Amino acid sequence: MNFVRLNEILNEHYGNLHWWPAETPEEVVIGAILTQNTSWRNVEKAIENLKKIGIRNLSQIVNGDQEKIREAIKPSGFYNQKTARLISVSRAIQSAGGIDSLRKMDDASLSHFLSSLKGVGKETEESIMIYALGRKKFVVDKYTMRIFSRTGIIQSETILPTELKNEIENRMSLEELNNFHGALVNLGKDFCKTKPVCVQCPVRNECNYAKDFTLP
DNA sequence: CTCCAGGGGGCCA
DNA sequence: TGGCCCCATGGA
Repeated sequence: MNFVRLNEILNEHYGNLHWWPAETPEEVVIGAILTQNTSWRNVEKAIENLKKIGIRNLSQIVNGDQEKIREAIKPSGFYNQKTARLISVSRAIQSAGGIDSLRKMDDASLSHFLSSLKGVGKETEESIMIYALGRKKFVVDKYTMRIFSRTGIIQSETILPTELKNEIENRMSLEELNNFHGALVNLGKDFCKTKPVCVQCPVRNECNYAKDFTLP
């Protein structure tokens, strides 16, 4: 199994996803922070609550009432940390000239800027880069590592070789990268859970783990 | 009741 | 660097 074949199977099963459910690039930034180790269902509630108090972009977070924000995002969990992260990240982006200024940065500068922010780790950074700013990035999350490891694309569930990540980003178009990550998340939610549901998984016939799992 | 979710930071060896 | 703990709500 390799990533090209996995992508083919996912495309057949899920089609084109037009991924990251957000209305605006700034909402992607907000969602990327809120979804840290949190189910998207709970993030949706938090975003809805924010909208109810009139907050749907970064300047509204910077100028908003901190206590109201804290209450609004409670459903997404870790709300004390996330309130602080939302505000400091939003403030930093505004100080840098807003999201339109980020758009003008080259990939290296943008990556350097984002990764310097507290509360923005590798996955959050990459999510913002591709889904808010259209950069060719392969977002690596827990599902990616689990699926790559179980299918046999990588050996260790904690190490994704830099060479492989570069190859994926070089070989796939922006649209393909966008869709690939979305499909991986969906596969992770639907089948490749902590407790996997291999019997109906679209990858089962070519997955090392499913073979082991279903053998008598 | 237990387990887990589209992580990240701090700390320590 | 790599492992461990903490953060917290809500669904299965």
